[in-house]
Parts: sequence; C-alpha cells; structure tokens
Amino acid sequence: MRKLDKIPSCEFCFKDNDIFKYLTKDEYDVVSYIKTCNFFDRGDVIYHEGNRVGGVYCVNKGIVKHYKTGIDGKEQIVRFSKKGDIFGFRSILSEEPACTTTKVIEDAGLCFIPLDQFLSLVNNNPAFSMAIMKMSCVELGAANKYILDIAQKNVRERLAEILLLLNDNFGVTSEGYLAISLTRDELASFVGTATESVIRLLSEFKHDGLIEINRRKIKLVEINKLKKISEIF
Amino acid sequence: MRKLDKIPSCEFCFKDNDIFKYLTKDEYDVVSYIKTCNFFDRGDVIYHEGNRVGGVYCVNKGIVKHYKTGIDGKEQIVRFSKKGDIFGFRSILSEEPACTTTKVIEDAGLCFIPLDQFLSLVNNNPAFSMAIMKMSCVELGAANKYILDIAQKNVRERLAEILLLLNDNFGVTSEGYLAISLTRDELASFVGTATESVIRLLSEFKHDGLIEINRRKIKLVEINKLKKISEIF
DNA sequence: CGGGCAGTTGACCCCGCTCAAGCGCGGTGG
DNA sequence: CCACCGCGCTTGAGCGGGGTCAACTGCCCG
Repeated sequence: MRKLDKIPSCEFCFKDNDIFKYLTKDEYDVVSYIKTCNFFDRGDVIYHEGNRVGGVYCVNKGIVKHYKTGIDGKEQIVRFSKKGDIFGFRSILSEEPACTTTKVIEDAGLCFIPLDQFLSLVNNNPAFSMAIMKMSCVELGAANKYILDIAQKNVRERLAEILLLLNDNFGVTSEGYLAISLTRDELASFVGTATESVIRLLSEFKHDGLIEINRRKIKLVEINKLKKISEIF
Repeated sequence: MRKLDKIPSCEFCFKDNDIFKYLTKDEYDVVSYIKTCNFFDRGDVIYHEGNRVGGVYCVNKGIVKHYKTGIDGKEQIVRFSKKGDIFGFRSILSEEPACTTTKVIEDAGLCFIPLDQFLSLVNNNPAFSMAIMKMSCVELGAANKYILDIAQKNVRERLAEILLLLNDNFGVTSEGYLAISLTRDELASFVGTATESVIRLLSEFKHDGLIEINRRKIKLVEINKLKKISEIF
C-alpha cells in the first residue's frame, strides 16, 4: 500500500456511480473531506476473511477479487470489483466479519469511507439507502444463480459462462482481448475447478476456434457458440 | 390456496420478528389493515422464477422452499422460510423478476404486504430499512459460503453440513427428530446431488450411528461427529 | 547460467451420476 | 377385505467427468 501524494477526486464516483449519485451536495462535501485514498499493488490484501471491516471501499482504478478460502487454502473467487464499484458494505450492514478476503489483482486506487460516516449516510438518505439495498439484492440474485450453476453445470459449461461474464463486466481492450487478465489459477478459482481442467478446456476452446489465447490474454471469437455451450438452460 | 375465514393477527410478527418490530404504531396499524392472509397446502406455488413479485410475504405458519430450476427441470433449493421469516423482498428491491420459485412444503399461512406499501415503509423508516438491508446482507454471506461448499466439499461433507443447518434453523420435535420433514428428493436438491447419493449416505450415517431414520424423520444422534465430517475447514 | 514460477500435458483413478430393477407402504376400487 | 397400482425409497452395476500427481516446458529475473 502506498499513500498517494494527491488524493484523486471522487467526481467520477459521484457522477457515474450508481450509488453516490444519490448524495446531496452537503453529503458529498463531507464524504469528500473525510474519505482517504490509497494505492495498492497486485497481490496486496485489503482485508482478510473473518476480520472486521472498518468501512466501505470505492474502486477508483484497478481490479480486486473477493474470495473465500477452503480446503488446503484453495481459493474460491465469488466476485470482482472494478472502477466505480464499492465493497465492504456487506460485512458492515450484516454486522458480521468479512465473509471474503479482498486482494488486488490489478494495481488499484481505493477510496475509503469509515463505517460511521457510511452508516450515517444510509440512515439519513433513503435514496442512497435504497440504492445500497438494491445492490445487495442484485448480488444476492447473482449468488443464487451461481449456486445453481456450480451444482448442476459441468466445468466446460461453467468456463464458457464465466468467459462471457468477464466479457460483459470488463469489456475488451482495443485489440479485442478481455480487459481483465487472470492467471489460470485465478480462472480456476472462479470457475470452481482445478487449474489443469481450465487449461485443458481453454486449449479445447482454442482448438475449436471459439477463443484466441495469447499468454494470459484471452479473446472471445465465437461468442454465440460460447453462449450455446454455457446456456444449457 | 384457501382464503381464511379469520385473518390471523400479526402480533407475532410485530413482536418477535426481527423486521417488523421496528415499525411505529401508525405503520403497524396501516400494515395490519392492508395486509391479506391466505392458507396454502403442501405443493402450492406462491410465485414462479422469472415472474414479477407483487409484494412481500410473511410466514405465519408452515414452511416454504425457494428453489431454482436447472437442467431437465432439476431443482436446486437455495433456502427455506419458516414462521416469522419474510420473503419476496429481494425481487422487489433489486427490481428484478423472482430469481427462485417458492413452493409450500409444509401447509402454510402467509401474510402478504403489497409492493407499494412495503416500499413506503422502507423509504420512511430508516430502522426498518436497515433491518431489511441487514437481512439481505446476511443472506448474501450465506450464499457466498454455500458457493464455496458446493465448489469444494464432497457430497458426504455437504450432507452432514446441511443436516446440521436444518437442525439449527428448524430445531427438533419432542421426539428429537428434525422439525422439518423433507423427501429424499428435496434433500438432494438442497445438497446439490442425486437422490440416490443422499440415500446411500443417509444409510451410511445411520449405519455409523450418527443419525437415526424413521421414514422421512431424521434424528441427529452424534452431532459432534457430523460437525467433524462437515467442518473440513 | 540457474532457480523459480506459470503453464501444459499425460496417466491414473475415484467420486458420484445415471440407469435399471426391486421393495414397501398407502390409497383406491372392485 | 384384498388386489392392484403408483409413488417414494432403496440397492446394485457401470462408467465417465474431472481431480490429483508427476513430469516437462518456457519465460522471467537475478
């Protein structure tokens, strides 16, 4: 973690973000004053599963992964957060310790709003509170869907689905590659399978012309065919 | 569904329920006046996955299951609701169609609060709104945990875990049997496996003296051993 | 040049799914 | 009252998806 010389403006968050646009001018000013900002490098851990979370984080830049740790320390990624996303609120609002570890996978700038400040916003601004509620309910719907997927789809179907999900969430670079770059291990942790299985299936997809691979960069070529593979139901 | 001759009092909900105790006297009166109540038999569907939900339900009596439908119509149960629980709010607050089908598994009395009325409570009563938020965030934590379980634990471990979870959530009858009675199929849908696998493992647990089985009734005998089986991590 | 790590490939084998057959109990109708 | 039927449950056999282990490659970096 590195302190920033210059605190980035939160204008982005307040304008385009689904959450902060509901703040009043006064609230905006207070948050802008109170918030702290830091840079983190790939591999930095923001907080560990089981720890209390001291406030809410807003991603200014970069990408973080949220994962749980299981058998033999094997990771299961449940979600990513990118520019404009906020995280940490689940733990605060449920009054539970963090249910995931949050680690940086692409050098990130994170703004931090302390717990008390966040709770005061939630309590005093119904529109803001409603937006947070909506977020957590949308996330809950996604989690339920993923439970079905892991329980009933095979690895091949899930991998196709996750490639499409990454495509939707992160888009592509100017060269057409997925704008999120994951190791085979991370991809496996997200799909919920072994690294070797991901590698074999990526090779198969590549062989079948569904994707192109250039080291860690992946380009989806036949999106419709991938959809067919993933949309068994 | 059968209309009730007599609308049950919501006193229970307002006193003991984690949610409704935050309502003011005025709000209580309005909700009491507006709410409708009906009885449903085992097998009745309250709403289907993909449909809009018109309001929030509060369980007065009985048990319902929430499940998603996957390949070949195979169910995946994600959650149950029992006396005092409310459901339907996820769809309303996320402004999405229902992500699960809700079906009665033990004859149930359900109160219904229309969407507008519910939203007005959420908007005007911060404590109530906070309680709802807490609920959805707790549920989200549970869903994340279950993703890890399904991805990394084997069926034996998951079955042990789910028996313990049913024990915690529903308690036992005076005879010591789990107070929720599920078919083998339903148990399999919740564990996320085939019916035959559940049956084989239940036999094994019984043989090892961990549980007793009497038709559909299950008694947990060696809770600590079951915990050991389920708590691989 | 050598060590280390991500990625890849092959071999093996086991968990758990599927298919099929049989069992037992409760309900229905003759 | 018994015979039959159907559904939920149980058990066995077979097999294949995918996890694990091990060996090898290629690239980066000191």
